[in-house]
Amino acid sequence: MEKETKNFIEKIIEEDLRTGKYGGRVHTRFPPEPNGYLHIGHAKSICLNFGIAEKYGGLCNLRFDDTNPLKEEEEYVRSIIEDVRWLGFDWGDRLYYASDYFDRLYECAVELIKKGKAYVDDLSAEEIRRYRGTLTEPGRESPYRNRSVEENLELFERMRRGEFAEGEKVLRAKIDMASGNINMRDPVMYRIIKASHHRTGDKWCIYPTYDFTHPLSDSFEGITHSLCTLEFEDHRPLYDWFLDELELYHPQQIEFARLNLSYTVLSKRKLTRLVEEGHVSGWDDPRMPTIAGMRRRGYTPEAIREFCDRIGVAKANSIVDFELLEHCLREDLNKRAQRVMVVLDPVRLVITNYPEDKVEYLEAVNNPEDPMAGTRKVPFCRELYIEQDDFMEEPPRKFYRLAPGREVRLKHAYIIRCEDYEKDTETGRITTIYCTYDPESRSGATQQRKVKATLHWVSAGHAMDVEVRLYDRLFSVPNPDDKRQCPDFIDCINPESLKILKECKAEPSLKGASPGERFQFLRLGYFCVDPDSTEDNLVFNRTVTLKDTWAKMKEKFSQ
RNA sequence: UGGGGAGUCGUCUAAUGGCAGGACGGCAGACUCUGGAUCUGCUUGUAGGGGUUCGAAUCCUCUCUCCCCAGCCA
Repeated sequence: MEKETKNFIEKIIEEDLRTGKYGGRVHTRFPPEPNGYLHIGHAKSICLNFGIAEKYGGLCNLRFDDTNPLKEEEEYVRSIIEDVRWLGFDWGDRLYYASDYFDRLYECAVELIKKGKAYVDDLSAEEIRRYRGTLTEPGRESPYRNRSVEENLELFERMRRGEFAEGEKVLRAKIDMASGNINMRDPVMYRIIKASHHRTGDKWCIYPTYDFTHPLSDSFEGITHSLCTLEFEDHRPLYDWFLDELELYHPQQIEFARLNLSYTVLSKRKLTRLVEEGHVSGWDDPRMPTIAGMRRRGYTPEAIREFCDRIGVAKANSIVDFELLEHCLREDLNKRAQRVMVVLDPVRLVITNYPEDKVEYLEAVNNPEDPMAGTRKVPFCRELYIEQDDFMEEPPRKFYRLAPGREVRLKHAYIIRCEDYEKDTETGRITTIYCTYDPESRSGATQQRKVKATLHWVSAGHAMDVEVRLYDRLFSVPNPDDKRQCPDFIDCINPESLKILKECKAEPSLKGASPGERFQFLRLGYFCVDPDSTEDNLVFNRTVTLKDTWAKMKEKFSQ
């Protein structure tokens, strides 16, 4: 049993539980804006919020932060619900929308006006910006700042009724134009947007901003711990201010560092650009770090959750090695994926002493890690395919596979010996390898000789042609966000992030595999059936390679 | 030259006054009908300078570096 270590948020919660701060309740929420697809960074937040609720016997709400009709779409709501559910979390009947609170929010705004804590400003966006001051100089008060409560009430009501044009007026909180914290320099609470909203339609033409909406939504829902990312640290005084001024139930905002992953980007803006400029095939392109992309690639929810567990939660910015993600993936897939044999880059191999028309059905273990997975029969005959990579005319030291005069085992079958080979004189490519087999060496036979290597293979007469898409990391540098390395991150896209292989040779048991099914292609990696598959053209996505010490050695030799 | 945060092995993260630990990566070995899996071992770290203390990653102090904020985005 590993010693449990608590992150700083859990420590705060346990302290609150101990002191009875929220009456022993723990209630969190995951509050996405429906303006894009969820990615692995969101998964961290989802696992944190739902995980903490579960750990402390509390609840976690799913709430759409939909206060900006210009950017939000139903399509994103749909995908977010699907993705959170796929990750394995349940919000019961607590699916909420900030737009559900528009009426109450409006009432709260009116109350602040009545208290003299909010005012309607006629300054233009540009003027407001200039009045705001800079990071080092204080701002100036708007000439409209001291309107009477009555006038503010009337103007705000007229804003709601649509009597003003977009940008003509805003409602602002009256706080402190000289504050060192720019968020406190009379932040905008309501702006006029004459667009129809995906849920409220044309009921409203004024929409509350995030800063005003978020604390109140948390409060309305009885959230205890409102977990968000570091960039909102500066907003916490404002979060507190609204709740205090309105004398509402007051949740506690706690900030943590968002996830960064090496060799990828996780900003919505950049992901959107990848999709819109066609650098990837869509939000669910298997190279995308989106949940939808990872799902299509063959990731499991379990692997993603394990990853989120292991990266921890802290307040320091960091970039997690993608190797940790791959480790979690392999660890999970190793336990569950059925093994099959597929030859990606085939070369013909003839067993000269094997009868011309004989076929044997050899028993193959489906998953050595899982005895319950059973066995299957794999056809074996005189003519087979093996990988081009598994044969070398002049093998270097440490190459254990097939070469002239060498012996290897064919997995689940016999030991063979290479007697001869043919090659295309023009391309230098090996066309046929001739071997003899040892009939006494069949798998499972009692007396076994040892050979250095075991190869996967497919019977030529029974093989099924399939398409395989080999995916690699989307970017060729560890940190595509680094402007010094990538002035434009698009230029750091890995040109070899996708390689499509047609006419790969698969063992016949794969026939009828359906989209989403995951397999280990023996010695190669984990693959999953892509939805692009048709009856006669199965398409596999490479989820992740197996760890490959030989590939690593080759790389070192070549350096 | 305002305000808010953060600095611990290559990476992520524990240890809050008492032996700097774990995971990933890397390296070496064992085992293996997957060069997979598994197992074993090894390596490397408290940003810097002062101070308090028997004892400091932890407390005090000065310095350095990095991140966030000037949307009517979230």
